Amino acid sequence: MPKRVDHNLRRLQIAEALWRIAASRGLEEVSMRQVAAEAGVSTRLVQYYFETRERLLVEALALRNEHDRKRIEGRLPEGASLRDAIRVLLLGLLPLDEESRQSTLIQLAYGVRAVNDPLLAEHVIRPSKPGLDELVTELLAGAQAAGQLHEGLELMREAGTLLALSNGMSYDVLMGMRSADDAIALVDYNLRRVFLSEAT
Amino acid sequence: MPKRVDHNLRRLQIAEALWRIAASRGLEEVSMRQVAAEAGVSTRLVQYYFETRERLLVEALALRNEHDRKRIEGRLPEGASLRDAIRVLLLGLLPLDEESRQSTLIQLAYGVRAVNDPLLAEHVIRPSKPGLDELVTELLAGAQAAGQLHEGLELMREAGTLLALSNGMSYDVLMGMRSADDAIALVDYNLRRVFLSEAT
DNA sequence: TTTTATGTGATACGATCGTATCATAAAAGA
DNA sequence: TCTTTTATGATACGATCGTATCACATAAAA
Repeated sequence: MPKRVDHNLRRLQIAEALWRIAASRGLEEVSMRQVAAEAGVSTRLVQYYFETRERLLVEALALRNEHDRKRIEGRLPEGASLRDAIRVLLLGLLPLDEESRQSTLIQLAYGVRAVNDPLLAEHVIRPSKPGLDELVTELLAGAQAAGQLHEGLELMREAGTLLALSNGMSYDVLMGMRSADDAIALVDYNLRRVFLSEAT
Repeated sequence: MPKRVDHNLRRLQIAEALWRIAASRGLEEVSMRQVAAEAGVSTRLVQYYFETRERLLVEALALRNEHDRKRIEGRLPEGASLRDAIRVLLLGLLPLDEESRQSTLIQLAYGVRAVNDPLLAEHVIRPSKPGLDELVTELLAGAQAAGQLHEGLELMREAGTLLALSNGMSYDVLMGMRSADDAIALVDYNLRRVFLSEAT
């Protein structure tokens, strides 16, 4: 048969164009034509690889979620302490560099839309909520068993607090209402509040 | 002269129509025609009271901010303790009923757009940041002076934590990832963490 | 080399958008 | 009563949108 092109690569190129537009101009500027122009291809090609605009939006998000998952997983150092693992995880939620800023922005833009769009909600909520709460709670339980925590803590609620704190600061950092250093300092303040000592 | 109509009332009616659309279908569905239809007036009328779509968006937000400010101010009971004042303030940030849910949704939708729209940013950031951090910090300082707090707290950081916590949970509650009761319980858990005893 | 499935371009259609224009209804001041 | 200013309706224009259609180039399979 014919030309033999890597479809997955082409789809990724187009999805990346969408990400750039969504992050820099907002989801409402994401049209078939704009995405095509940003990707440097014809509009027909975007139609070819993603039949409809709705599918384009959903599948570009799915690709971004996969992209983010790999990025965060790659961050966790091998022999990290429980405390450092939690810290890396929390800081991973903050828009501290250009790429994570883009991720936060995309996630937020889709999130707002998903509130009244059940189809999108499935793709937004599922990967973001997969059990971060449970994961952090388990990490805290491990630290508690090792005697690294202050006494009298309710681990599930501490986990919820830490995660909601990061999410809340994400928005502030994104809007320029809080500096990145400030956000990191506040994460560390709360880790100090939970863990017994700074040392590993 | 002629018909003599209350312009401010008309503008509010149209703005309210915009709020309903923005909260139920998203800001990208806010068009001059849709707002006019929702308000039950002609498109021309929307043009008459808000010259352009951009002005409509900005001024409807300003009206909503004013609306929210009154609502929150009306909530604080007269002889409330410092702890209750902070609690009311924090819970006021959460989408616990239909009206505050609408406010959160509107604020978030505008916020996302404001990230890449400096004109909007001025109207989104200014009223939301006016010094909530400072206000909560001062309330905490008052409580500390009255001997109501645990020792070793950094008040500014505790204030930042409490506010970011509420903001972070707002998103979760909005998306149905966390129940309202759960969010309230987490606020109270953190208040217990900071204040010495439950009693006033 | 011929065929044929795959990939790409050009273009067209109907809908909706923001905005502008023109006309008119209504009521306060003369 | 007549004029004049305010408020509202009807409608039109150009742009952009999502999507569909038609044509054609290309390279593997025959």
